[in-house]
Amino acid sequence: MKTPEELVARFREEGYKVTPQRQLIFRLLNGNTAHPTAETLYEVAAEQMPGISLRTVYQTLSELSAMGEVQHIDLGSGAVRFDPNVDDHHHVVCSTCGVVHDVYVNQTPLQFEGDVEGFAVHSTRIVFSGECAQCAHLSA
Amino acid sequence: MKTPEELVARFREEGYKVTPQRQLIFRLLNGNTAHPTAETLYEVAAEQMPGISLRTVYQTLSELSAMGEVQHIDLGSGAVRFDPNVDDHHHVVCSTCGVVHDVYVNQTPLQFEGDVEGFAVHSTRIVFSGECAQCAHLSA
DNA sequence: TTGCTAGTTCGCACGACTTGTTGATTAGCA
DNA sequence: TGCTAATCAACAAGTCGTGCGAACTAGCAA
Ligand SMILES: [Mn+2]
Ligand SMILES: [Mn+2]
Ligand SMILES: [Zn+2]
Ligand SMILES: [Zn+2]
Repeated sequence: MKTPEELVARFREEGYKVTPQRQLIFRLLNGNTAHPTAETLYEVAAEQMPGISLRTVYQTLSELSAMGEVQHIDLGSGAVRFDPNVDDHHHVVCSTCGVVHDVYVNQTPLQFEGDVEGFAVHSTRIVFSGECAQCAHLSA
Repeated sequence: MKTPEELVARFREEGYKVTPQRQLIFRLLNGNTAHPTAETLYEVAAEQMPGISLRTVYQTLSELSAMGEVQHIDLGSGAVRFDPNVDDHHHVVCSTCGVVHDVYVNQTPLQFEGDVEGFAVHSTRIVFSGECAQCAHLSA
């Protein structure tokens, strides 16, 4: 994702108004590695801006997603998570606590075999599931 | 997944009753490579057994999943898909028509790097997205 | 064969998540 | 300053899946 300042410029260029709500969401996403849901982002936003609506958070995230500034990640466990890291990366997910971390896989593009003649791969998503160090500690 | 006959035996062994509904679902899943949703499986089931309920299809799929006889695959686009193929395999998905095919990746386990000290990987899921041969033909 | 009973089915309601709508109010920006 | 987009609140709707309770039935024992 671009920096909040760059996003402000981009939004203006594309005819979107730069509202305090949008700017707040830009800042909350900037450098955010928590892979938050719309709901959790809303909760943090509401602390700094009481009155901001969940609807607006969803709306702004959709806009950023459409612009390619954030990606949305569906891990199949409840709500979609949003990720300002749009580099080519993948995720590890702790099955116990749900924490999500970025990982980078370098033996790409992956080779595969199967009955898929002529299939053109555009993107590859890898999710590693398991147990994080903290949860391993607690259960020991 | 085991054969329908084997599943009948397993269900009896574990104290589950062998109902016509369950047997039908066993048969519909046997050798099924379509990666159906509960809904699509229900539609096919209802042709052969009018009156079967969607609730029962969900129920039986949950049981089979808990037994490890089917896996459920969340591609992040709508409903969960069910897969009687429980081998270690992955999937390609056509973004245009939604078709899902099995693929096998052999450079596993995958190496990755990131800030994930002590994370114990239990499973890896890979989804290749792109365009299938049929859809490429149609759009050409 | 009959009858019991625990397990099963079914239909409906509800829940979680996300988007749509409408109408009044606010506020960005040319 | 004025046009117009954006926000908000409130509510509805849509999708996917599950909780619940009444009615039913598979399996077993008498
Ligand atoms: Mn990420
Ligand atoms: Mn499969
Ligand atoms: Zn954990
Ligand atoms: Zn296709």
